[in-house]
Amino acid sequence: MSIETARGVRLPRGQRKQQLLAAALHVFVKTGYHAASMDEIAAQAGVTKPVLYQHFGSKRDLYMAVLEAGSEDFLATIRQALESTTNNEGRVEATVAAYLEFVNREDATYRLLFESDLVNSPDVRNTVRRVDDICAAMLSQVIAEDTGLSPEEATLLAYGMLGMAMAAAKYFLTTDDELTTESAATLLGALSWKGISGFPKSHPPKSVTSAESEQVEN
Amino acid sequence: MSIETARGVRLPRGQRKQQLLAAALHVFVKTGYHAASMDEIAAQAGVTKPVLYQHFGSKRDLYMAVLEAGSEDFLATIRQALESTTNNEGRVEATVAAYLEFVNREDATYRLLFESDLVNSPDVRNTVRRVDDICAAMLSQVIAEDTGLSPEEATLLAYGMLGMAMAAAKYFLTTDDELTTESAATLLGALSWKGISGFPKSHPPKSVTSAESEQVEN
DNA sequence: GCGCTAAGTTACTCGCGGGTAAGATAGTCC
DNA sequence: GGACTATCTTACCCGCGAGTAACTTAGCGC
Repeated sequence: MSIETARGVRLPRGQRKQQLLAAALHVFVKTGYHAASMDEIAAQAGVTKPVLYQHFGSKRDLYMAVLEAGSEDFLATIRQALESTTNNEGRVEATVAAYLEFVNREDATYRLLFESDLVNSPDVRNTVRRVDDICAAMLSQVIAEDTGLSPEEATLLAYGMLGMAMAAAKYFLTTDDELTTESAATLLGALSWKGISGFPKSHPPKSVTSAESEQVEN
Repeated sequence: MSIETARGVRLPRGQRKQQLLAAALHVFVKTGYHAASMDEIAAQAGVTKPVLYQHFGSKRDLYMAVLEAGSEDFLATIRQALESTTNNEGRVEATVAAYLEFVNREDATYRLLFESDLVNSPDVRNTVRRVDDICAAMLSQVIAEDTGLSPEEATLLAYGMLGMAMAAAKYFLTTDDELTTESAATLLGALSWKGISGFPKSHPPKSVTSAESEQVEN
């Protein structure tokens, strides 16, 4: 979806709406909800403010629409990861990789879910919470299978693991050491699966770094 | 620090400042930065707006002061956890427990660090980031010791683990199943240390839970 | 008690930005 | 090519809340 149209070009309703959503995503992600103005979003789409109001009732409505779309996007990514294999260890690693990938996406949609500055709105909280709940439910299934823990316990661990993936992904984004995405995913997958004690304390300080292709374990 | 003084009572400068900080913390935590008004904060302290401006140059300054104080608070909690033992496995569990404790605190200061709606301000980002960095640096030390991983790798895992602790703590706060704080900390500590595969798949659905024995599912 | 200063109040200004009324024009159908 | 409608623009309103100027009073020193 292109984000700007040449000034003066008219679009059919449905198409314009999609484009406005894209423009809104761009601006909300860049500035956050509060710093973003409706004028700016409209301008980003090459259009003026009232057009926005012909498609969305209010700034909040617009934000919610963008957020909702982002949520579906994200859920699809995670679902895909979990379904990518029937091996539970593989599922865990794939989920971690999915977070890294999602957070790395050009459009930075992740900011809506993980860094929204509208967390205090019940609507937003609920939506984000719902996404978390769905992911946690899927993952806790996997965990329960492998650990034999009770549902409550498995759920807690699931939330924890998702938080781990998110935090690591965000960190990974802001840093620029020589770790590749793949090795990071492998590493975090291993942490989840085998824990800290699962890493053999054997290498010299500079160990498995990814500059050249080496495998992470042993 | 009491949050409100009887109307009409005058306080010496330093004392008033501390009280204003407490009032601001209360309001910012309750509503977030944007929804909070200077009037409301002043009222919370039993005082009027200009008084606020005699102590803090702007709303942002006030917020930063509150955030800074919260950061120190949090760092102290984590430091204490890491110093509570010389055993690395114990350190990890203590850190997790510290998160749970901090997030459970009555004053909800954690919201400033983990749910700020001012993340888009560079000042705030830097402060929060700095806190994360310090924690991660401390923890990565522990991890590197035990795993022999490179500093970069250990740091990534440290961020991941802190994210895990944070997410789990937040989840724990919003849910009300019969898991106790202690068992949650143990569980998450075990996850970190031994990973998912470290849990013996042996119990019936109801395993380590701490409350009295009742059947959870029909 | 007198007056000086620090502490606090009342009562404003003012810009920003969400939201809207009313008018303009592109495109289409006949 | 005339008229009808959906699309888009110009030009406004108006409330909210950050920030401030000017005034008041408590309380201490003497």
